[in-house]
Amino acid sequence: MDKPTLIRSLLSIFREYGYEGASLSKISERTGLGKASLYHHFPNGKQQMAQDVLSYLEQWREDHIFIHLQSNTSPIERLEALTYSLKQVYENGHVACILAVLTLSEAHQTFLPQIQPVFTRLIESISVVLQDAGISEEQAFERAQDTVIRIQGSLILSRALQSPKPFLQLMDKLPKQLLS
Amino acid sequence: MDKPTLIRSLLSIFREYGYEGASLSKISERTGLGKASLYHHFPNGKQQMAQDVLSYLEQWREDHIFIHLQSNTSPIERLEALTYSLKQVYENGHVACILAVLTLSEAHQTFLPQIQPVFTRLIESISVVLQDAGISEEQAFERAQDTVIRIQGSLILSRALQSPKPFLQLMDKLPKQLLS
DNA sequence: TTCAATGTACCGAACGATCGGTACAAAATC
DNA sequence: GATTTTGTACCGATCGTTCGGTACATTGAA
Repeated sequence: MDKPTLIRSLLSIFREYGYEGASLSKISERTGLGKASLYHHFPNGKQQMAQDVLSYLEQWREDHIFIHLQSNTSPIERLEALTYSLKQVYENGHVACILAVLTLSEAHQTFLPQIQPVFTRLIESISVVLQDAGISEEQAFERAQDTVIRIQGSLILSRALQSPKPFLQLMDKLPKQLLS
Repeated sequence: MDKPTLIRSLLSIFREYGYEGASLSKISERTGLGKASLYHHFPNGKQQMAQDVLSYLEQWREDHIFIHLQSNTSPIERLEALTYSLKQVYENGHVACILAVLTLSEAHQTFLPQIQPVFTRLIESISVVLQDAGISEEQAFERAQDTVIRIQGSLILSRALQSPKPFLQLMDKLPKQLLS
């Protein structure tokens, strides 16, 4: 199994079971790799698995989110590209966000240095798009932060209600609502 | 230690460490009760501890949230009572929401029957307030759901950024924004 | 062209520690 | 004296981790 595939498996497992809930036995079972093999790929164990997942997603966002948010297209197009990509990562609202999962885990202090910049950068990047659309800096920041908040919240609610609707409805209305 | 105090301790522990992360040793240490004592109070173990915490909060919401949401005061007063109580439970944004914690835990299926109605009832109850303020049923439901989403999301963000600001800012602007 | 040397991927078995949970008698409370 | 509450000692199971080692493909020297 190649590394990206392995890491995507880990991502899926952590999202489903949480960090503490994802035992090495379960990871071994789900990936098809023995525990010892897992330690070959991740010498620092479970913690490194989660960190490598975060690093992988960092690159993914670069290629699928920020590249569109910072493109030369119109603000509405950039925001629609954002919601399109978000629907992709979060599998139309059927899976949890690994950032939220790790943030609420026992070991969250370990991961905050990697998680914190994700949120601040995303907020900043959305804020720029909104300012490009003529919205004041103050207003733009507030709406951008609110957007990140609503993405996270809708995923929680979708998971709790066992329905992707809250997330999907948000994705649908977000672009237009942000520019109004 | 009386039951309510004990349960509030458990609430605090689960919020801080997550469900899987809150080991019995840690619970024993933090509550000052031995394992035998814990099993005396909660014969079904850890699962019952979480469920009893949820039940306790059910009553708490009845006394501190729904009683105000369903009062005879003006819509704005009812919404401000809501944000006041939310700031209280979530300690001004410094703690996580146990509902989110359990929803993202490995054992979430166990708790969904208790968690699901919390969200639906809260949405429904806020929706009624908004309708009382002259907002259409459709609009009211959407805004009420959005409110629950934003509460959850702001708590995640506050935890990730290690700052209560996102939550507190939301609480401040929520009542007026909902009625505009 | 051979063949030893190296590197990569993987595995079964076991490690000490901790997990959630229990039995039971002492102690505290009523 | 009866009952609730607790401390001590313990259980089997599982935790994350490590050990010793195999299979195999790549490389480098003879």
